[in-house]
Amino acid sequence: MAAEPALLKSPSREKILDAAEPLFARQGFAGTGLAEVAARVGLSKSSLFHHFSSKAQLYAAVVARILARIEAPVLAALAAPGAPLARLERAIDTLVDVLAANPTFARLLLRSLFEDDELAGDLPEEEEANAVIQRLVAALARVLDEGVSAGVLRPASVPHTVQTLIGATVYHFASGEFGNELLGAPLFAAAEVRRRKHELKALLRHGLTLPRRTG
Amino acid sequence: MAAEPALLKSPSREKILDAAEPLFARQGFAGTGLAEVAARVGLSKSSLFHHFSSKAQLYAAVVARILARIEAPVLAALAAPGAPLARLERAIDTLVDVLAANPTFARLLLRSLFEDDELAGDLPEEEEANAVIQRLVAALARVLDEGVSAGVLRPASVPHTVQTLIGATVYHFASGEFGNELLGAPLFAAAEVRRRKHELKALLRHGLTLPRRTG
DNA sequence: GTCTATAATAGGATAGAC
DNA sequence: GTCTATCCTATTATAGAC
Repeated sequence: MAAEPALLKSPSREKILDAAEPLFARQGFAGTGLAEVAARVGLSKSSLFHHFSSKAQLYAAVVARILARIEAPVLAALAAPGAPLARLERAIDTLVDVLAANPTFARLLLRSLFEDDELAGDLPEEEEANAVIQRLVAALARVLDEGVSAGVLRPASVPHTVQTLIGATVYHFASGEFGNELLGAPLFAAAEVRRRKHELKALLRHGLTLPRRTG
Repeated sequence: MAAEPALLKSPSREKILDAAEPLFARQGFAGTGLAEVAARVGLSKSSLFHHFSSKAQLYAAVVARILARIEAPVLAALAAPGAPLARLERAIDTLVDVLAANPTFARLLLRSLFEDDELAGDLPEEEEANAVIQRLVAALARVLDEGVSAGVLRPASVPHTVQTLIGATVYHFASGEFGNELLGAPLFAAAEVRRRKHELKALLRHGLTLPRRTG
């Protein structure tokens, strides 16, 4: 079912992206030198320019590839049959699974929000990334709206709810050493990932207060 | 009531911090050059080294100053008399107010979580910043624990709840252009700040689902 | 498609005059 | 406490051989 990707792929291109991804995630755009990337791939610095016209384009390609890997499963979870709340919770499970399985993703996504100053914004990879984000937000907003219409969700502000969900998922897995120390266990440990999903869904269902007794 | 600060203050020092803060917030540690900082203060690059022994120390001092400005009001809100939920909500209001009044704060705090790789971690400013964070987290955890003990809060994981609260506040105000476009209004506009507080407290109280009817 | 060599610049940091 | 001048390194990117 996977169609042809919009942006060209080649084996060396992918290897460069693989090498650059963790570096950009840890050190950011400005903090990562192309020499370090080249050394990891086992190429010379100059060879990188044969595959990417600039450092900015390489960075944008890394971000675009991450978003492409997030879009499909999350959109599928949101589009699956079921009640709005169930679809929302499945989408959260899915997103958490993807972020937990790829420790570079959350950090790079969060960084890319901050570092859009340093990028021109007119590269095709950037435009594709923005399109993915728009589709994800739109699909999420649709499910939230549907839940409100169906009378199962509070009429909360959809944009603010989206922000809270991003913070609760992306920020969490991007929080690095701080998060590890806070939890007293690695953020990406299986048990903590399970707990994150559980806590997040419980918060969405019940809030932080104890359920009111009906009797 | 304000005691002597632990780290020396001088007029020029503060001016340099004022100039560096928005630059580090927008462009990060690696992305900000000392020449740019110096130009903003109206000093030469070399003069900066008379006040800070390195770029890393300047950065750490900026972060430490921000945390010092957050600690007092938030701790006061958490320590004020009242029920745990009320104190928690007042602390959230206070934190949101501080972040909203200082647009550089959220971004720099989030960045500082990512960029602790680039910092040695042994500067006095870094240790002071870590101590502030520890005190804030501990005070927040105490209120949450108290609420659970009193039977008014669900027995949710305290560390995960702390993470969610940070994401919902700090990430939100750090989200920049993405957040602006999502909300359809500036993140820092008074109306959106008010709404953020309201949405966040409603989520904590009720979750995302509609309140169950008691009749 | 990869390499060496090089350009051209900007980076943080130091020395020493005033 | 601020300056000019300088050092050394790293940076992105290009030119051109193979």
